[in-house]
Amino acid sequence: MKTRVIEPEDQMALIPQMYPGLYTPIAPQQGESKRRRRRKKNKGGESSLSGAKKRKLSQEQVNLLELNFGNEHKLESERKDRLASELGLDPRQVAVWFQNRRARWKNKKLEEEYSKLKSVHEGVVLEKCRLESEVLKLKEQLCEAEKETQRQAERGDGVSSNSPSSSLSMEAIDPPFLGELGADQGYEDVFYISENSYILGLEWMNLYM
DNA sequence: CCTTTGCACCCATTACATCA
DNA sequence: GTGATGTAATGGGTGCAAAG
Repeated sequence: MKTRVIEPEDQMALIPQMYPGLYTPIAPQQGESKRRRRRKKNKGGESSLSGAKKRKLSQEQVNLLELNFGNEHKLESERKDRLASELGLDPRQVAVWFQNRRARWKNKKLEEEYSKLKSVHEGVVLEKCRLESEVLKLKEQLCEAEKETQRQAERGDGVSSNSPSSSLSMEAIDPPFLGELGADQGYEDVFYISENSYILGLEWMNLYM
């Protein structure tokens, strides 16, 4: 019979395949819920595992199983049989232990991934706030600059009042305005948006304002 | 080509043990 | 005694490869 052997380095790459539900959660549809048949209580009855009511594994058994799991999460039948005889367990028990252990491992990974994503998200939200206040500050600076230009034009001190730039408004500002406004804090890279995508960029920002 | 068969696996769930 | 939690075990479903 065949045994599926999966190299350790392939394991992470195979996770979506190994755990399809993890990446494509299947939500049971209303009404057509594929409920599984309930198992009847087996009070002292026969067990499929040789009838013995042997449950908790000893610490020693668990240690060896953990050791093996650490080396390789999958279990080829040869290794399963060897482990089983080493531990004095049914091979089926070893397989079940590995199955449950993989499930626990997967849950742990999910939790880790969740908290990682959560902290990344928190960082992004923080950065968004910072950028928003930066935008406000720059808008105020722009306003002041416009007022100053206006004042100078009214005094008639050499600046042509017909200059297109004198009618500069908040809406019509040239895209790469940050560099012009003394944004020497190094935000240019963060903020630079090409002319073509400028409007889209603003719309995107408005989504979060 | 198919269909069937056997196996390993995942998943959801149950059953039971242990502990606060 | 009891509810919460952890884990061993079960049953159904699926994919895959070999055999018929």
